[in-house]
Amino acid sequence: MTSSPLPTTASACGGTLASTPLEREEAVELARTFKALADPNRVRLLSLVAAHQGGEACVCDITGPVGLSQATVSHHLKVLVEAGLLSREQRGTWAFYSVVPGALGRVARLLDGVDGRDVRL
Amino acid sequence: MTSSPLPTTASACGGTLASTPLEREEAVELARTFKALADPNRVRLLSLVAAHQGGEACVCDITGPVGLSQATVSHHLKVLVEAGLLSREQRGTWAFYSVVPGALGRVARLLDGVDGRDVRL
DNA sequence: CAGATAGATCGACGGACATCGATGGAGGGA
DNA sequence: TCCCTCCATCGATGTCCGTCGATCTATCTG
Repeated sequence: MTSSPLPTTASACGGTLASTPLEREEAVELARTFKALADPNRVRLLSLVAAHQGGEACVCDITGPVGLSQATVSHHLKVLVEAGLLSREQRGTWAFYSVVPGALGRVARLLDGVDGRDVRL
Repeated sequence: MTSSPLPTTASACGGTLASTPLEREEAVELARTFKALADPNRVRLLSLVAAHQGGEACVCDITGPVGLSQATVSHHLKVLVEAGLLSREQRGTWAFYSVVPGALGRVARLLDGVDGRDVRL
């Protein structure tokens, strides 16, 4: 498998970063997700897709706004898909991308656990 | 300023990734935070500090468990501090690091906003 | 079938980054 | 004062990654 879904290990449950030190494998998976978000253009791409009409967008919709070549946009979208943050659906000549429901929320809950003791909610 | 605190732009408020496409500058700041978390060893380091006695740890406490040279650990901790995720306090010969309260929670809330429409809570 | 369009893949290049050993500097103890 | 510990910084090195132009593939249209 080339694509690695979101971390579902100790992360998905209640035990978060603060409770017990992460094992190497868990840290690798978590970092894989963060790495996908560690580029300004990818963050922007993600936000463009999320904010686009109907929650989905094809490459040609966002190549302009983001100001990158088509090849580069295609590359970034692939990275986001492989990280499990976007999903891709081919419809005719177009490839439509949309945000995977719950994917970012899962990461968010993990992060919240780290300083959850004083943040609460 | 060498250290960039956490993104407080459109992020801090209610407006999140999904509402309106992020501007270039916001995306850069957000990605800066994610970049700090985009390394397995840094994630592990963060979790080790968070889970350590009293919520703080000195370099010598975590160099062993993480299996890296002292120089590398020092480097990673610096990155986390500059990202506003850890804070550093010098006490005598030791440098104590602790997780900045609310820092990760802020990022978490941002992420939650993206697919908040169907994830809820 | 021919042409046009959408997008993925390839190959190359330059810059960023993780890692380490060695060095430096600041405290603390004898 | 001498030395030992803790840790930051430096310089070097190898690897990863963002970017682009060019190319290849598939689909739709006439």
